[in-house]
Amino acid sequence: MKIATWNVNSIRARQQQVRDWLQENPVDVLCLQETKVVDQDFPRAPFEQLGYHLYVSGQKAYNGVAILSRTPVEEVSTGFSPIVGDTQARDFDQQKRVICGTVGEVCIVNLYVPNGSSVGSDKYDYKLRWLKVLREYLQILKAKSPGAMCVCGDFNVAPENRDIHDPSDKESHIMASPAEREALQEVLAIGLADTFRKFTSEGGHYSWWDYRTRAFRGNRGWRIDHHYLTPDLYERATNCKIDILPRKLPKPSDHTPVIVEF
Amino acid sequence: MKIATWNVNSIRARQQQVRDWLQENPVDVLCLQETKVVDQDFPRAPFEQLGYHLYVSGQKAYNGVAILSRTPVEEVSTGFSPIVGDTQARDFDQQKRVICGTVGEVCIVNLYVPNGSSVGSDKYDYKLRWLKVLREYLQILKAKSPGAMCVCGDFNVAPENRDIHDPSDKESHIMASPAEREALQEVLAIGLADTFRKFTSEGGHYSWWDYRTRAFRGNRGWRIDHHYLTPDLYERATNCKIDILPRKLPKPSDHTPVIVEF
DNA sequence: GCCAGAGTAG
DNA sequence: CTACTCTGGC
Repeated sequence: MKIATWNVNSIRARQQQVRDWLQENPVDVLCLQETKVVDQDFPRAPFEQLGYHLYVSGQKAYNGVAILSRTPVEEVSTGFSPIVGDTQARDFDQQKRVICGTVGEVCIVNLYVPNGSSVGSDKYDYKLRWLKVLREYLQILKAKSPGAMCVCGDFNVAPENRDIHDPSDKESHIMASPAEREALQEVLAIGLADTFRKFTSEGGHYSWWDYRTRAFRGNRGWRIDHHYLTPDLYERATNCKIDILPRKLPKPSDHTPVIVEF
Repeated sequence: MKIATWNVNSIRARQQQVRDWLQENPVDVLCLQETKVVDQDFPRAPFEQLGYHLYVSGQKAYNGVAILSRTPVEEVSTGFSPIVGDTQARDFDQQKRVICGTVGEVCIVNLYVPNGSSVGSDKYDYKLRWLKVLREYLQILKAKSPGAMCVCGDFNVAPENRDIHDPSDKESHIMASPAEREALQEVLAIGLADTFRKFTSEGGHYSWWDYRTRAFRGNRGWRIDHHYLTPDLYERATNCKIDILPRKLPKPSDHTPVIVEF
């Protein structure tokens, strides 16, 4: 089974690129982030024509997640509150950043973690609080679902220094600050492991390059899109690769797909 | 001598198409409307390289007119106020819609008449008042210049029913309402004649097709781009043609060029 | 800086 | 439908 994650930075702007990529890479499941479209306007037909079932949770202009799957997805739910159920979770669900469902015996969670803007900002605080709720959410989901879990998406956190082109002076940089790295580690402590690092130890592998400053040309990137697996699944994983080709196209997303296989 | 008029709907978006067209159609003078660029940012070099002198009067985002000429243009002036000189004219000149100059013994006036939005609107009122000032402007210009006159551009008025694909129910439609047609006729009454109609009497010839509703595909167009000539010049005119080829290109202007020859 | 979307105009 | 500005995210 192949599961890919890709922050497409608008599904309407990237429709053709995502279609082309799926034809070259007929993964079983594709998790999208930053679809930037309300559910009603999501371009479903182009992907249904390629044989995918679609499950979307979007909003106007910002955020938005979607799962595309070759087989129907069971028990689909969107947002934190159907699982966590409190009013805090309901507040967070105003931003469409979470969708999950079960394919076969695997529970797939597709996330778009808040970016956080800059360390110390209100949005940074929101990101840290969001990650706390995420931990709760995943813990409950894990207890509920007996099988394996794949938690993937755009985490907006580079877990280690080897996940950044130039780690110097990045302690106070968003996506690399100690507090968010620790918040991510507390999420993973429920029993999730970084699949990319099962296969690749060295640095220089990234999934996001800033549109500014010709970051892609100089490979000044960040590895912030991840697949986290529960132990059984992690053991069964046979591959985890970043496909940088879509980032080379004209008018690309600033992220590129990451694919796990097990 | 060949004089063309073309509403290009942004010279920056249409630069290559206008260049290509000029190489195929090396007219003596090309009058452009809706250049949509301030004079400082007008792409002069690409047209100078083709051997044209440029005279521009533009603004940010909207309107804007330009004259391109193989030979230098004398006595260039922009707006109503240098000719008409009152405060009302100065108000109208905030929108860049008028440029004129002399080539040989011909006074060429290049106009972008206000669209008027919809009959009865504030913009419609503005259009009617603008046409009144235009009449004054042309009258003074005619008295000043002893020679011939060519008044061309986007008039945003279809003078007769044969200038519209489907004239039914168009009495209350912008560009065909009685008041604007009458206002145009009062302008022409100073002694100007519609050159296209010297050569072609039947309907079905248009210079503008709405981007919406696939109007071009069905030839549901309007003839709103005109060359009006003073009597001598009208007599000497040997041809007046609409070139629909540019409207067939990908990403076209909604207007296509009209060329007069005398 | 380089993208999006929203709004505006035609 | 196509262009523009503006705003805002990253």
